[in-house]
Amino acid sequence: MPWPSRKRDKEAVADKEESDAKIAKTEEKASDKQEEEKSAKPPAGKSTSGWKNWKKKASESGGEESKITYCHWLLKSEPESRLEKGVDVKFSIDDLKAQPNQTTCWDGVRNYQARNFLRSMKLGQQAFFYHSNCKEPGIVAIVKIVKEAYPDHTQFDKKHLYYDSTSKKENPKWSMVDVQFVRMTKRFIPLSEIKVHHLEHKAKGGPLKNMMLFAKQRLSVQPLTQEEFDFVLSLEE
DNA sequence: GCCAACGTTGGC
DNA sequence: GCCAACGTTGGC
Repeated sequence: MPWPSRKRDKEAVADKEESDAKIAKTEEKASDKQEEEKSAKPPAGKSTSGWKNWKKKASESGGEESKITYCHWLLKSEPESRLEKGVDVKFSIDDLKAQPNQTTCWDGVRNYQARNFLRSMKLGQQAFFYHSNCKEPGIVAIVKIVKEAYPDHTQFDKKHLYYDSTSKKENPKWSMVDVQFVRMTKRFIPLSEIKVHHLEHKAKGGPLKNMMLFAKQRLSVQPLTQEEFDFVLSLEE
C-alpha cells in the first residue's frame, strides 16, 4: 500500500527506544497543555446541519474577541520532492487527484495543536489545500473532510517515516482524517497576496487580521473562520 | 541555501 | 519550572 508521505509536523518521530520514559513524560506535558486547545469543542446544544461551528478561546493577541468561530481549515502539503530519512514527502494537489476517489488519509501530523484541530474537524467541512515549502507557496484547491478523526496507523508501523514508538495501540497518540478533492480554486492564490491583505487588515482592521497562517506560521493544520474563508475565496474572482 | 521563528529537549 | 541549546518549518 502506498502511503503517500506528505504533511509536515513530526517532531515526535522517535526511533530511539532508550529515552522512551523521558520522551513520554515531556510529551504528556505537551499533551496536557495542548489539551486546552481541545476545549475547542462544538457547542453541545446547537448545531444546524452537517457542519457545526465550534469555538475557541481567542489567542491573547486577539484580545477583544473572547470567542472566534472556526468551521473551515487550511492543510499544508509539500508539492516538491524532498527526502526525509530517504523518503520523499512530496504530496501535491495532483497527487491527491490521482488517488482512488481523489481521497487520502491525512497522516503524519505529529504536533499536538495540529492534531487537536484534526480531531475537531467535522464531516463535510471544507479546507484549503495549501502548497508549502516550494517555489510558489499558496492555496491551490478546496478539499472536504470525508471521514472524521481516527487513529493514524502510521504511528504503529516501525518501518514508517511517521512511526512513534511512544504511542500505544490502546491509547493512540496521533489521529488523521480523510480528505477528498472538491475543486481547484479558480486561480492560484499565492501566500504573498494573502499576506498583503493580512498586513492591511492588521493595520486597519479586516477579516484576515488574525489569520493563523501568519500568527502560527508553522502549524500545518490550521482553522479558518467563516470570514477568513470567505475573504480568501473572494480573491479567486 | 540562508535563516527567522518557534517548538522541543533536557540540565539544573 | 526556567531557559539555553537544539531541531524543524517554511518563506525568501
